[in-house]
Amino acid sequence: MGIRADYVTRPREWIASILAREPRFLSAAQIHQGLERVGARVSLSTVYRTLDRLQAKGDITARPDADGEVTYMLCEPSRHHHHAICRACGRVEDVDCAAMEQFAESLRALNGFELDGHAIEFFGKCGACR
Amino acid sequence: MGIRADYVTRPREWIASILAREPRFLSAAQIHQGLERVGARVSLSTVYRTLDRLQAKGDITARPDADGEVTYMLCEPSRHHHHAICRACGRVEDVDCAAMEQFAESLRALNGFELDGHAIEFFGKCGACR
DNA sequence: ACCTCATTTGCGAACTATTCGCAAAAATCC
DNA sequence: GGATTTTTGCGAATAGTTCGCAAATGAGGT
Repeated sequence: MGIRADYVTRPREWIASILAREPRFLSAAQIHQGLERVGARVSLSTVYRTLDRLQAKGDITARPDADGEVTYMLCEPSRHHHHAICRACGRVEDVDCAAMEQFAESLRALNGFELDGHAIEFFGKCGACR
Repeated sequence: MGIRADYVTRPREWIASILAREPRFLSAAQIHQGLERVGARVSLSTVYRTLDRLQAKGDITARPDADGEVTYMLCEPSRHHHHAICRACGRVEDVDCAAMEQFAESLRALNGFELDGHAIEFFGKCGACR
């Protein structure tokens, strides 16, 4: 049955390079615009399909923004960490904080709640934007 | 100019009662279905408008779910707290943890990052679902 | 380089969630 | 109850995302 190959194509390389070049959560539309700006014409459908694929592979993290529009960013899922997001420029900095992990662990017994995951996001202004 | 009154109407009461009865994040569509199930016929438009209004008043919290669909829950914004969300039933329990606040505060100097807010969500199984 | 075949792409249509405009209905106040 | 303002319902419009299918492209063998 379905032998599933994994072709290397221009659109996929282009999309990956857009994602690789900025530490920000980008919407499909923003990525599409970024591609146009570089002269790479790729359909929006392909952008969406490629993002789905990258997410399935675990190469990117998806996150609906405040308005519900889904945004994506390159992000190693293996190393567990959290994000600090600049309210001004959107730059995302990784926060790899052992103490925080430890703290989250200590909440397992919380309210009879069997904790199996958590998400933490910090907001503020990054060094450059202050 | 626009004297802005604030009428008390059936639809608004019904919608509020739907929200009041369950400690879960509900989408506009789910609220609309809940209304139908109770025999209250209210248009989806009104559900959206009422939710916008409640959010503006600060009575409810909005949160896009994993798929980007926006969900709403009654939630006092005054008392700062976080949420523990059951993966099985969606029940939300408030986590009012002073120690966590304190911890978040201690991160203000993080990476030259001027911290002005944060969001924390815990996931797991609530007591009833275990 | 060429052929074959599976995979991927682009396009436009379809879908879903949400918003908007406007006339009819309901709430408030006197 | 009547006048006035707000709210509602409806259907159309919009925005983000998904889907179907024919044409284009990548991979591998010759």
